[in-house]
Amino acid sequence: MNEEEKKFLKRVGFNIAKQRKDKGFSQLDLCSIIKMEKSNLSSIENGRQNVTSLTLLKISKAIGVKVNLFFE
Amino acid sequence: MNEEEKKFLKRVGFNIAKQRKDKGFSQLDLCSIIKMEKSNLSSIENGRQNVTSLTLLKISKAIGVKVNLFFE
DNA sequence: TCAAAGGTTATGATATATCATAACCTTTGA
DNA sequence: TCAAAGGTTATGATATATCATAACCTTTGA
Repeated sequence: MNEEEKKFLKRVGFNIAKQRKDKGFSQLDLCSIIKMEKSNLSSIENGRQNVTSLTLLKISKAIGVKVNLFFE
Repeated sequence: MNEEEKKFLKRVGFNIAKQRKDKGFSQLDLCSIIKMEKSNLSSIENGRQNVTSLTLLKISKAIGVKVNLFFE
């Protein structure tokens, strides 16, 4: 994974965390709604993991934002 | 995978194919640029595969569009 | 027409996302 | 302060994205 890709995943993770907090959800809240491991969500929000489309869909539905916002 | 998720992947795949064609790339062109198997790209464009963020980044860079467009 | 380019489907291998669990660190509110 | 809530990191298991290859189907332009 090159630097640009690392940056990209960090940005996506940051955006997910921002939207989640703005909507008033803790990681634990969100994980229990979408049945995801909290270790996993942490990795995604910190840009350590290459999150898949379906996981983005689940998160976006749970917190009520468009998937688009994760790629701003 | 539920129906909504299937629909979502089909939409993402359709959008990728549309942007690719609009920009004048064949599947083979795009695959050779990003070093992806054509079987793979076909699966993604047909919504049979849960494409990852990094693959979306690679595609978007190669054809010169924003990742956002794949989630419209 | 039909050959070439483009795309699909199948199969087995490999890499990695996610699960499951646990220990630990950090933040926050009383 | 400090206990509880929230978040991070590590490890091994499982599911699946992607690779590699091949055969085949579809579209298109001469």
